Amino acid sequence: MADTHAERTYHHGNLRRALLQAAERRLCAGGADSLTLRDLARDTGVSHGAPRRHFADRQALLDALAVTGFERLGGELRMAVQGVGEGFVDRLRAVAAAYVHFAIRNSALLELMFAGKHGNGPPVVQSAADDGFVVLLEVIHQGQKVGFFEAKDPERVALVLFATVHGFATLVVAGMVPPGQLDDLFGEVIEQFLCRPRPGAGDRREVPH
Amino acid sequence: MADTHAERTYHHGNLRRALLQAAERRLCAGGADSLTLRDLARDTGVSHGAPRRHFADRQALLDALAVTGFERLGGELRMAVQGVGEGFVDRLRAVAAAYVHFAIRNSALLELMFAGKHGNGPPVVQSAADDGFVVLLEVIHQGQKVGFFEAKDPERVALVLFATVHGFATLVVAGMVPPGQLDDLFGEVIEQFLCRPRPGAGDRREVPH
DNA sequence: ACCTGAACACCGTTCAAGT
DNA sequence: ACCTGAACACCGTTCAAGT
Repeated sequence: MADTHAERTYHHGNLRRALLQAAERRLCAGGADSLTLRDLARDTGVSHGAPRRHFADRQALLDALAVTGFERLGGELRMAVQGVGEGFVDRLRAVAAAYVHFAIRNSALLELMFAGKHGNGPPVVQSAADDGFVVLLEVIHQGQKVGFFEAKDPERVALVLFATVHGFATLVVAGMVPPGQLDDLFGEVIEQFLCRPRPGAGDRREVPH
Repeated sequence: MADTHAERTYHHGNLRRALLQAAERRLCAGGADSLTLRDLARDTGVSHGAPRRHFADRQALLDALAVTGFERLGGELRMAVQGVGEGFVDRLRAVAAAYVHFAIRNSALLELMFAGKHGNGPPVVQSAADDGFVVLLEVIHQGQKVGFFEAKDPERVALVLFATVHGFATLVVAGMVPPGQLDDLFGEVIEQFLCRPRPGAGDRREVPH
């Protein structure tokens, strides 16, 4: 919107995009620490001073990477919701699974997205994050409309749910929760959020699978 | 136990501890990225090659830092439990608050502790992490003995609780959840884990404080 | 056993100069 | 408007040499 970084083809032909793509490859391969501007310049076949025209410094490139990360996460969450029925529990389970799935692949990127570091991140990243979580909020909104939660304060419930899902994503990436148990655990989570005896339902979900 | 790094006083007098202390200061001040071996050498008044005798490389120092972090976290959690009554809900609330409190101060250290990076961290760090979370597990064990949870699978409940608390810690550090709302939110969490109508109790916890 | 100091390769950032 | 290439300060790591 602000810039006209469009599709010019000068010496290299939109170097910016090429740099970001190379950066993501390096990020997946070796983590954020091993990501070097000079490497990216070599990967894209330009001199080491060239990236400066597109990113003020290394941190600016990492921020841009975080922005694209939130965009992709948002897209995957939306896909997950669309790929399942209209039932709230199914949707909830789908977004949670998609969230953790994104975290497992792209773990270094997720770390970058939530780095926040000192100044709590530039507004561009914040805005991208908000957009990325829209789907999650939509699902929770549906849940409250359907009357799934005790509707006291839906905002609070949403935050708790968000924290839980994100917490699992973090712990799985850190190797402290085996991914195989996740379906089980999300079942537990949903049971807790459900919190309705529903006397006629008998035992819902005694042993999963 | 393995080494005899005890309290020798050579040229500097246990440089290792001094390096770790300087490292923590730098960590709080500017994050892990700005932590430099050469800076630490300057801070402690030794040559830049000296740290090599105590830490194989920069990552080894960061790992040692993570270990001390888990030790301190464990200590603070234990303190928090001891500083409150024997009631389970009080204890649960206390450890959760202490956990997030530790995360807010020491945010850079927490990031280090859960970095895991690629190889999922050396076993020394893993072991320290286990020790640090012992208190959390003890509290949850108490909860299941008291019959607080539906005791189906206490391990699962414990993991969910852990993920939720850790998730909040992460989100607060990332600036996505205002710390002021935490007491509120933990109330919500405990309500959900409680999951017992208890008809005679009236409205428990309408407005906190 | 522990530390020094020179050396090496590498990095981020800057900036005059080219096209 | 975009890129090059030399320059500068800094870093992690290595290693012979000192005490």
